[in-house]
Amino acid sequence: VFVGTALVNMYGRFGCLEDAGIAFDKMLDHDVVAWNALISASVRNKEGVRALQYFRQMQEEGVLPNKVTLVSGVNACATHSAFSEGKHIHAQVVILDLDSDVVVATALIHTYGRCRRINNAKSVFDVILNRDTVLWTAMMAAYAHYGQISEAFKLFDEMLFVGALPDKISCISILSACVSKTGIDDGRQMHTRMIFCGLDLDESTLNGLITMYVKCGSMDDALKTFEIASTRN
RNA sequence: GCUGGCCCUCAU
Repeated sequence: VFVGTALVNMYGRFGCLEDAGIAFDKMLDHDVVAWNALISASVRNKEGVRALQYFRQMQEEGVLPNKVTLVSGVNACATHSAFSEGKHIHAQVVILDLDSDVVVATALIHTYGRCRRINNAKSVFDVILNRDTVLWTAMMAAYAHYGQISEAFKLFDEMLFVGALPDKISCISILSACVSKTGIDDGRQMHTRMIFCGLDLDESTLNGLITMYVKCGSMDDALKTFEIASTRN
């Protein structure tokens, strides 16, 4: 069963969902981990609907979901913005007393964010006490994705205030939302913040900055950033 | 052996 599960997982990572299904079918027993591998393989290949079918089928066959199952189930909803399905799985999360788990919460925030249900995402966020960088980033990205830059900035500053460290992904998530035809203030503010928190300005972050400046119509800032990048190397 | 955040067939 371990080997079969590893196979399902591997095919899933290679993008061969059909082969993952075949490997799964060849297994004699399907425990919760085997199902989880099949479900997460489907999610990884953007087959959210199929993942949810497996999610339900597993439970119909009497296998109880665990934390990993629910995380994958929640993320399956994100692929096609299935809000009511997401809420339904959220209810299961509460029943299993997993609603204070930071990984589960991150998945919920991500999914609610993609469903444009920022308030639902924020409610999940507020309940979590031991917030890590990934959780903060998921919430900021949800705000940023729908243009609520000021909210994203508030969270970013609050994050620094409580001593959490934003990483590359945190910054790039917000940066990409700073693109606007009307101004580059947001982008410059984000640039300042990135320097302030000592983020390593590597290839991807510099690329994000330059892209943002170009899209905002400021070749000056883009070139300045590019020159700084050149002097470093 | 299976899980969470930007992007990666939904930035260009």
